[in-house]
Amino acid sequence: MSEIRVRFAPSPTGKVHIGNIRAAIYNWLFARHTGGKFLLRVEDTDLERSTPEAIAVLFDCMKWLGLDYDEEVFYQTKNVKRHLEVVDQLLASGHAYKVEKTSRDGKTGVVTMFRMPKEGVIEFDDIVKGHMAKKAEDIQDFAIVRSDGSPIFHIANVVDDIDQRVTHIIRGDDHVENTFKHICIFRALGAEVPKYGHLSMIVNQQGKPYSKRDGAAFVGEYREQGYLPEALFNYLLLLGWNPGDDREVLTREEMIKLFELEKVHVTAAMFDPKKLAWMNGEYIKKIPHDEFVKEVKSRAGEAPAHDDAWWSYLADQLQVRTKFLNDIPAAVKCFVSDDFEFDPKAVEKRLKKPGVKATLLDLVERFSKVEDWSAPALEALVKELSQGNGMGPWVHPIRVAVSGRGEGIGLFEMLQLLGKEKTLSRLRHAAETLAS
RNA sequence: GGCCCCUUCGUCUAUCGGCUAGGACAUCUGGUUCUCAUCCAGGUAAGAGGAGUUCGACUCUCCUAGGGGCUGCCA
Repeated sequence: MSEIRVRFAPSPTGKVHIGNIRAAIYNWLFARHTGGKFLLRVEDTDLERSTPEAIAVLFDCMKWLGLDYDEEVFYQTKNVKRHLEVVDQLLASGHAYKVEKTSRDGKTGVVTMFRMPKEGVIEFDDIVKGHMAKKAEDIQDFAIVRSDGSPIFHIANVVDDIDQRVTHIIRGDDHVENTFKHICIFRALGAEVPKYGHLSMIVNQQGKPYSKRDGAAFVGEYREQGYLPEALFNYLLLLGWNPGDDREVLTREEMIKLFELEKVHVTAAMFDPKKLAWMNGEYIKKIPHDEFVKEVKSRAGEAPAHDDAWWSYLADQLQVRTKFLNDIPAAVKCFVSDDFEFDPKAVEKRLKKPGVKATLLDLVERFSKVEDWSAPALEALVKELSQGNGMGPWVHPIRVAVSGRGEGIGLFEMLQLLGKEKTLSRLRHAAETLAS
C-alpha cells in the first residue's frame, strides 16, 4: 500500500469558515494518525477574491490552529495548463465534447462538456457515509471548460488530485454529488480513483447550515474574541467524532492517536457556542501559570509598575475565572487604573443603602490602622467585625467601592493587590460620592 | 419535481441484538465560599411514527413523516 496523502483545498476568500476548517482538522488528524502526508492546495482560480491578503489570512488561520502541512503549497492557478491538456486528452478520447450553450446570465459561447456514461451504476464506499450508489443516467453531462477557455472546478480538482497523488479525499458533504462525476473523470483518464470521506455540515439552531448570520462563522473571529486555538480545535473535532469513551478534552497527541475517520458521524452537527465557551475555560485553566501571567500583562494595557509577585498573584486569582482572554482587560482594569467604571446596578444594590456611607467611613478608620496589609490579616479583621454573623454587610460595599463591580476575584486578595493607600482613598471617595 | 443522504435527552454524543439507555454542555437543587468563578454532591431530560424479523430491537429490514444536500459556463 502506498503512502497516504490527503489534502485541504480551500479557495482563499479571506474568511475561513469553521465548517471548512473542521474538514482541515479531520484531514490533518487522519494524515498524522496514519503517518501520511497532509497537503495544502490553494484553489485560487477566482482571481478577484483570491488576493495575496486572503491567502495570507488562510495561512495565518492554519498556523494559529497548529495545522502544519507537508510539502510545498500547491496553487491551482499554476496548473491550468495541465488542466487544459487533460481536457484535450478527454476530447480526443471522446469523453468530452464541445457545444454551444447559453448561460443563465444570457451569454452564449462554446463550452467543453464531460460526457457521462449513459448506463450503469456509479458507486463508491464512502469512509464516513458508507456505500453510495447512483445511476449514471441520473447525472447529466457537465461543463469542464468555460467559453472563455478557463477550466472549471470539476476538471481542475480531479487533475490536481491526480498530480498531487492524493489517496483520500476528505471534504464537505456538499460534494457528494460531485463525487459521482469526479469518479467518472478519474476513470476516463485511467487514473486510480481515490477513497472518499464526506463530512456532514455544521448547522445552526434551526438546523440550517451555520453561516455568519448565526454568530462567528469564521476562524478569525474566534481568535479576535479570545478563544484559544486548542479549544476551537478540540470543540470542532468533537462535532462529529469522539474517541469512543467519555473523554472530551484531549491533548493533540491523544487526538492523533485516537482519531479514526471510520468513526466520524454522518449526521449534521449543531454548533453550540455554550459548550465551546466551556471548553475554552477548560483550556484557559490549563495554561501554564507563567504563560497566563504574560497573557494578563499584555492585556492589561498601560499599567503602573508592579513586581512579578504582584502580577503572579493577580493572574492566579484570575485564571480560574476567565472564560475568554478578552475578558481580562475589564477584569484587571481596576487594578491598573483609577479610571474604571462603576456598574450602576452594583452601586444601586450595594452602595445606595442606608448606613453604607457610615460603614465605609468606619472601615476607612479601621483599615488605616492596619499595618500588615495582607489578605489573611484583612479577612481576619472583617471577620472580627462581623462577629461570626456573616461578612456580607461589609464585603459587598467594599467590593463595589474599590472595584466598581459586583463580582471578581476574592475581596481580600483584591485589597491586598490594590494596596492600603488605594483602598483607603477609594473607600473614602465612594463613601462621599456614591454611598448613602 | 428528480436524485442522494440523515433521524437517541434542549445540544454534542455512548450503545457494534440483552438497557435499570451512559457521559459531557446547558439547566435546576444542595454543599464549600466574601461576590463571581472554581470544586464537590445530586435532579429533570432521549431512541420521529408504524409494520416486520427475533426468545429479545435504540440497534437488522421495509413503509411513512420530518430534516438536509445536490440538481450552474460557483466551488
